Amino acid sequence: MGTPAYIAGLNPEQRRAVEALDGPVLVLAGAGTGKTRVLTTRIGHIIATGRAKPHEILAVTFTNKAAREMKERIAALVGPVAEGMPWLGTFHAISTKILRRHAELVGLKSSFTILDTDDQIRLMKQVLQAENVDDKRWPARGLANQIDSWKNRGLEPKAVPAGEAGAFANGKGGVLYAAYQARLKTLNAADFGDLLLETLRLFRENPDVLAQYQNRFRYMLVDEYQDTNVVQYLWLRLLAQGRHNVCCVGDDDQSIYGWRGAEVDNILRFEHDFPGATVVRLERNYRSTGHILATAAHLIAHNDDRLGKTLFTDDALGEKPTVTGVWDSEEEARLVGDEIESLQRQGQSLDEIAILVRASFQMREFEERFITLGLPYRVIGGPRFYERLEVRDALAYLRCVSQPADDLAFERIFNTPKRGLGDSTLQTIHNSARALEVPLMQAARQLVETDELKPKQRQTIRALMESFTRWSGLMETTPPARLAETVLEESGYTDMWSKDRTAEAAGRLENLKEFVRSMEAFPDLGAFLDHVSLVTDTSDNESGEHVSIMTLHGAKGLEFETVFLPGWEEGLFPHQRSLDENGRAGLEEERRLAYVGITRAKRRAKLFFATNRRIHGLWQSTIPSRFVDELPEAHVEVKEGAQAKRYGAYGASRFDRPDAFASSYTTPGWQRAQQGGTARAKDFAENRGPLRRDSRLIEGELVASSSNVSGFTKGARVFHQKFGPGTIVLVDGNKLTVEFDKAGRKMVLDSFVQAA
DNA sequence: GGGGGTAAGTTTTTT
DNA sequence: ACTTACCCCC
Repeated sequence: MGTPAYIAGLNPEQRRAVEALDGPVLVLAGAGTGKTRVLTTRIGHIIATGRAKPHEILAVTFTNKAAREMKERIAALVGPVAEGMPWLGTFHAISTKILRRHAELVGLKSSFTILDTDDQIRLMKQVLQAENVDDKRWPARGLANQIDSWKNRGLEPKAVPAGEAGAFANGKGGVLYAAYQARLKTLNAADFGDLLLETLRLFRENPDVLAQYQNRFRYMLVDEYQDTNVVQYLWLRLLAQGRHNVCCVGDDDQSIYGWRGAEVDNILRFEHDFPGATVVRLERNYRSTGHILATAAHLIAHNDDRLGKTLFTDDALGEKPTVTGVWDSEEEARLVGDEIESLQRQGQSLDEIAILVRASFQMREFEERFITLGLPYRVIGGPRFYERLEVRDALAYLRCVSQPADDLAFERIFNTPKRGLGDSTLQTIHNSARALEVPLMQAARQLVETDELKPKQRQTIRALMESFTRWSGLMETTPPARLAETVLEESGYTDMWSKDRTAEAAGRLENLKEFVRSMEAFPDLGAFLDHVSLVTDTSDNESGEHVSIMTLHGAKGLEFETVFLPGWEEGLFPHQRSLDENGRAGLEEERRLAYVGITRAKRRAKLFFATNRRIHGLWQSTIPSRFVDELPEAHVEVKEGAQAKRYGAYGASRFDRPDAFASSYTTPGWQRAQQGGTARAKDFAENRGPLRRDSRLIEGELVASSSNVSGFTKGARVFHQKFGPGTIVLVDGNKLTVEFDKAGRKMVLDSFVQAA
């Protein structure tokens, strides 16, 4: 028996990652090194060698899209056996499956509802009201976020550190968290965080259940391990204590979800957490040409907290990434549009072109420009289908039908469409429900038998309740799509939009039709509702070549021939908030985001920064991102937009000067490198790891030359065209921080101001 | 219950 | 600048 064909095509490292089946394995897979291939081949290998049956393999991904893709690729590899992989899915989907089987052990019924963010906040508002907390001063959203982050960290109410629990609403944070959890249980509901946290609790409190899953999962695989949070880690570790065959694949340099609880530490600590782990590094890049790879590698080398990989390629050097300074975001969009048209003329497919932005507000300008040009584009990851108002209303109706205890859903639709029921009626039902300790709908049924409600309302509610009884009765016999149609028709919901003459109404009706259509594939209502809660991706398999516009976050895992990276300006990228809230860690995450952006490009990466950008409606003068300074001169080509040239005096001009790239020890970039060094030494002193200073000795960067060092000094009075008079509070090379008399503190290039 | 006025909050996003 | 949520009054 020779080497199976699926292995023969792998490089030695990939092969090692596939064949190291026993014990824990960490695969550090750099961008474009064949990560998914390794994962799928490994699963195929496990199945092909008979090490485990498909249903004995646990494979976890972060997105449904990744799960689907993996399923397809495994099927291509080992054939339809792979369809029997019931445990390939997202953390949340797998947890839901487990939780439904053992719901009663955590105080839920197996039919529990999954609440989304919106439901969470509405529920939280009720909790705050019940606990007499002023939700003006202590917004529900804030506490909901806080609870989310506690859940991400695996903390049940009783485990939250007192200091943190006390920080909200004068010390009531912990009480409110507990009250919120209690409300979830009475509603027979779980929020996203619960899906994981309650599964963890299930495992911890029921060793027999845990053992059952530990035995079942002979092999475990985790994709994007750098994005796991604490609960996910704990969840995984419990399961892995069974057979120890856990393989995690990830790239610390692509960890960009710290803001929602991901712990880069999980991947940095893997060898410690899973003793005896085999570590495989995949460093051979198959995606990008040389200059692009060198640029990305050079940039990411500025980060301290990384395991350190050196990507290499045998590919040609190819085109250098370009950096273009433009006057404002309008020119940026125009230039990008022009370049795309020119690429198109050269025969490049629009499908191979993407614009990756830091924040979604940047998208609009490109959309407008592309509409003008008649250039087909698609915004990826816009507002989600299931988050639309009309779809959420329709869902609420179905939730009431399938789950009569779903108070949140009932409140949403009880007067939609308008049927003459208001706050006072709802209040009466609420009071009654609380007194009887039953769900709202049940209370309503009992209320209509009394005189507590005014006759008109009583009649309306009676009719509504009779409808729900009828609809629920249909559940057994009617396919979900047909049932939904009936409910939306008979409730008058469809009618409401037909009568509506506003511009959106037609689209909403269209969405409702699409909604009903999407139900056709589901055997029963419950299955559909689960799907909706857990799956948020929009069907983007529409035809027609198009440019993709998306956020950098949305681009992870994708690749394009040409990638446009606009908006490389301080404050936007790195984002100010990231710096303010998370300091150096925040900066490093932003830098990883930049790295992700550049490494999406196969042949062309085109960066832009504008001198002026409108943010929240106000024009702000901006300075180039420090990440621009951190690019390697030898691998990058600097260009300039026409308008920026014309307005050269206004600032984007530092690249005009012949010596603009002369290295200098007084440049901002160099100074920052020095500061980085200091931070390193401190880490070393605290024994936080090996000193890797040498990797940080970074030369030949795109920093401004010494001739650009400002002639201004701290304390000097200056005048700015836009912001008026002000006083310099900080000088950093040619960048000045000025406290303007009227406009407040801003950072500007020295060429923008004159001595006053 | 609906309409109009005001105030606040606007990074990234999955599940 | 713009949206969205909430409040108050009709």
